[in-house]
Amino acid sequence: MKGRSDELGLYLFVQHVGRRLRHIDAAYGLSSSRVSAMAHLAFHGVDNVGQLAAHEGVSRPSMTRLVRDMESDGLVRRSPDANDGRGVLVALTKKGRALVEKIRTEKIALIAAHVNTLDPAARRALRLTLENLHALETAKN
Amino acid sequence: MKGRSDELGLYLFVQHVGRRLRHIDAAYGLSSSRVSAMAHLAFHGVDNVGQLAAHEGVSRPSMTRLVRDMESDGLVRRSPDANDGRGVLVALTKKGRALVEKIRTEKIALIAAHVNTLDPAARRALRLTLENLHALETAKN
DNA sequence: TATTGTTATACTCTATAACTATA
DNA sequence: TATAGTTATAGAGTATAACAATA
Repeated sequence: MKGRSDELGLYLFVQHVGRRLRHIDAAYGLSSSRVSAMAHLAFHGVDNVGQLAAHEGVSRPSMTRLVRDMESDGLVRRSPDANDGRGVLVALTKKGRALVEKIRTEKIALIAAHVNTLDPAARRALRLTLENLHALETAKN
Repeated sequence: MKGRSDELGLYLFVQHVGRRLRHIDAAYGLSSSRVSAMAHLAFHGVDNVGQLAAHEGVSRPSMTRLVRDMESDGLVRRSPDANDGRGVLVALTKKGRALVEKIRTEKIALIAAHVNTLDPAARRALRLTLENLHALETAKN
């Protein structure tokens, strides 16, 4: 490998795996936006429309519509915010939570199919790499 | 770290970095579809509309339109296929190639910003990991 | 007939601007 | 006034169906 190959290899790997992960969203008939918003709710719990929009990097009107459509499909529930009469709180329904967890499980299984075929030395190397990358991420944010 | 943490860590890393790479496409005012199609042309050279559509996972009419719009913006060039009167060959223009290479460079720089802060042991581990993952990919396809 | 590319049309996701209700 | 959410409207990207030209 030449000098810049670490970055190039990681770039190609992220591109390739990222594409396959998005195919899983599509296979469940869900847009990436829906899956992303639902994953956010699964991790952070209840959130209001504006904050959801900010976290997901879309406009508030777009999130209003996304939430409305997901509510129609029984994936999330809207409720008034007791602390702010203007606010609307969004939470996953049981159905929504089950779906997002199923998709996440499938994505992790896809990655596990890669990882599990690595030999022990490579797995140790991967663990060390991820610990370092994770440390960098958390230090930065 | 617990038993399944390797896969989970890799999943979260791919999600996070993938999102940041897509932000770079957006910063250049290009859709992911355009960047992906242009990257394909940069790597594989000239290709016809149908094969481009197949490789990018979109319908042929969608690729017809994508190519037409990119041609309007001077990013690609359409030309008749001498070997098949029905075919249309698509190639990057000089402008298109420069742009796709600039974006790729910026993406790799983003990843390099991570990799370059790893200590030597972690970099060796990353290199080993990527070599193994790459070997798995090429063996599979 | 089968295939390549295109046109016609419609649906989804997104955005900006204008509006309503509450702080 | 400022903010949270919505509605109105428009643009980009995608798909399927129907069509033209060539194999």
